[in-house]
Amino acid sequence: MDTYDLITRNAAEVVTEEELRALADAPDGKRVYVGYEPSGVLHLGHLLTANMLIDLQDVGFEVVILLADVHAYLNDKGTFDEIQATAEVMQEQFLAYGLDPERTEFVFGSTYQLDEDYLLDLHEMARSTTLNRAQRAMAEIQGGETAKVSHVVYPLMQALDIEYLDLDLAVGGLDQRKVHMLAREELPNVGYESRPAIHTPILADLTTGVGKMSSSTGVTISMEDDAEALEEKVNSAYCPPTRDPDPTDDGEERKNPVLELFQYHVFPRFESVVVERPEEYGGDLTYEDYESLADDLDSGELHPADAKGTLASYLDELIAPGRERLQELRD
RNA sequence: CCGCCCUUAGCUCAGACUGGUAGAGCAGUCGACUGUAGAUCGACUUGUCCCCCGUUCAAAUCGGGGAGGGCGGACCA
Repeated sequence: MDTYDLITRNAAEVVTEEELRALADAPDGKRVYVGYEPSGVLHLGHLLTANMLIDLQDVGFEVVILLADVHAYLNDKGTFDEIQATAEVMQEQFLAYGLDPERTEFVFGSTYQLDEDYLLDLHEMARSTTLNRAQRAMAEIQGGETAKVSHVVYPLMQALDIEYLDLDLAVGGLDQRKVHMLAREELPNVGYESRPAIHTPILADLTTGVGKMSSSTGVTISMEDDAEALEEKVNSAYCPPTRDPDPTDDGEERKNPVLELFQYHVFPRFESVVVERPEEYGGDLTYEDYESLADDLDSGELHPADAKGTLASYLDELIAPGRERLQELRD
């Protein structure tokens, strides 16, 4: 697989392809980042972008992880001390998950976001950005909450971070799309260059296949789930024996979340996937890539129940190191 | 600073006028059926009714005070 195909294999969107191809042609030393609001326990959403970072790291990019303590503070996630303590725990989990400790730079936002030059740039950007625009950029992140002034400052800071961290590329979930678009438009207005971005998809809700998997509602798989919890959660997942589930009666689009997890979480991290199956159902199956597994589920060759059991055990293997690290930190 | 509206189950809300200690939808849980889940049946669970004080035999409901949230007014006129 060539560099470009590898780093975009799980992308929902690349902005823009031309700009990213240029980076892919000479990736050594290029800097890419994802910013995360500190969270005590990583969930699959975090790991999805982490997978992309691992790929980028493998092809030569320098990976920067922004532990966005100031952003979390603006988003009312606790006291500054609490947020920073949480950020430390988060960093440990990323390392346990598989990011190279030698080549991953963790940066606390507060180490530069409170500097005078940053703040003056922020204010300059505030002058050139309309309230409407900033609010729309924040809508996905903010959820149903009433907009506060902090909420419109937040995306402006994300835009500036891309400059101040000296990045060549931004990665984020599709929920970050409007923020990145705002950054691309506003950075030039304050004298900086805009950068390309890659967005991961937002995976579907596990139990319904509709909408997005959310940590606030529904079932979320996280770093602290043990094998038993994973089995339970995966087993309760919506999984019709098809790649393209029918829409709901209300016409909402539906995905097969079990397949999504194979595609975005399992295959990127394993060379091959072995489905252990009793002789009665045809014996073991081995897959080298996602497509063949999805085809088999679609054709009926692979039964959803077998797919689920397999998925749970691979997820367990992915999560185990982080889970153990979390446990150590809590002792 | 002034005015109006809102606060009841995890969520969206009804109930308040005409006091009798609470309901619906959705969600959730459990069975049945499927070698998974869903769908479909069948059963079930859920509450400091925002807080305090008062009136009353009795307050989610009436009166007073307070908290949180939302919206509007102000100048131009």
